[in-house]
Amino acid sequence: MKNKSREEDAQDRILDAAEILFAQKGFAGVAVREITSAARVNVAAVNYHFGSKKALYLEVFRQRWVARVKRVQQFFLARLEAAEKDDHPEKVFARALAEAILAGPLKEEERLRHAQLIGREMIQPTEAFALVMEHAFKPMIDLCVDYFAKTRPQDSGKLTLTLDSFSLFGMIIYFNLARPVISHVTGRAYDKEFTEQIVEHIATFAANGLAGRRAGEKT
Amino acid sequence: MKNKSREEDAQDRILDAAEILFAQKGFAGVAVREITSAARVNVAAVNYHFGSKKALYLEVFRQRWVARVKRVQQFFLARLEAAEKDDHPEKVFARALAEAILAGPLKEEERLRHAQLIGREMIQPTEAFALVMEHAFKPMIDLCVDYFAKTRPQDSGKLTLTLDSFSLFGMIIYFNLARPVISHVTGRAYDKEFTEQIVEHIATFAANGLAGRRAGEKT
DNA sequence: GTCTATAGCAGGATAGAC
DNA sequence: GTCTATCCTGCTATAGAC
Repeated sequence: MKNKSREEDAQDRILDAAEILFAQKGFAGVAVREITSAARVNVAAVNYHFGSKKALYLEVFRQRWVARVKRVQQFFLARLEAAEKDDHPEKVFARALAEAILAGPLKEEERLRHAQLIGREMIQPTEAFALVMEHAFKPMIDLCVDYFAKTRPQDSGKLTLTLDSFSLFGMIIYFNLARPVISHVTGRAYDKEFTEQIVEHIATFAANGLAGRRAGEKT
Repeated sequence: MKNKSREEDAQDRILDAAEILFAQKGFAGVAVREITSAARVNVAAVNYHFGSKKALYLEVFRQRWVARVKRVQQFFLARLEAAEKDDHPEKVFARALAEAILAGPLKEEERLRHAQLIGREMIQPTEAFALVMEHAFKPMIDLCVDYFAKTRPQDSGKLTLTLDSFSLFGMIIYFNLARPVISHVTGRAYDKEFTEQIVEHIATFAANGLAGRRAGEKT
């Protein structure tokens, strides 16, 4: 058992170091030697445990990224359950989602790494993109579409519901990813207070944006 | 004059090739040899004309990216002038901005490169980020804030106006950058028809989202 | 100004000792 | 399983011929 557990430790340390470095610098910007020295393992360890640098990159998504996005989704569902009483249902939904992503269960550095990794895949999809689509984007968009379909008196059409969902996600992801821009312009750091203001802002904006659909506008 | 113009041609070809490759693969993912062979110049030409690979990257932003974003901004302003009559002013504004960015003066590949370059800088800011802030983001956000301030009956507070502006930008930039995700989920390519639907969707969603502010909600 | 040739170093991957 | 030593290919940058 000692050998086994030591092996897992080494693998875990490599995955941790790799995730941080890939997020910060991108796949091409990181040397295997950087990863192994940050993980305090030998240069050969990456190839021994994972086969290649590329396979390690995919493993980061499989073993780290997907696990994390599931924690965020569970946080979101719990918030949705807990809150669904008085407010407009679409506002509750938007607030829960914004809160889960911007102020949810992830630690600050975790959130940053998570966003950077997925941002890179959005700009330049690799094999990891399919993983992310399947386990993160697609189920969340489906859930969002189903929810909005139920909150509306009349039928809206699948495309409208999907575009509505993307509008909400787009706002949230942008506020998460464009932190340097937003901090620079507003002069405010993403501390607890500012994050709460942003969450509430998104909830209100999205609720009104979505409510417009119910008034019967097309597209 | 012959020497001079041949030199400029070489520099232009290098800048063109560099922009395409940096956009596709990122700074670290591109070799100078790739750029020089795509530009049909000698390997030494990059260092001769620009000093270093890094300096070439910055020059791509200075000479190509900034020029392009100014074309987009002018297109936007022209649309805003031309349309400002009957509709709600905030809807006109949102539609003009979405149209300029998603369906504006840029050719399709240009738009993609433009978005990829800036996306990379958002995730991992380099020295080019300051350039982009100064010449693109900051002036557009300021313009947006000033416009919204004028369209509202009561004062809204600078922070609210800024967050409103970012919400609109966030939606548009997300719809521009997340094309792979959106195409995958909707099953639709970004052709003319779909792009027009998205523009109209953003205009409606944002107009309603912004209108909510005028009803007097805080944050 | 343009090119070839090469310096000088860093990259990923692997063979083989332990 | 782990490590060292090393292969070989790639890189950026530059010196020097033309």
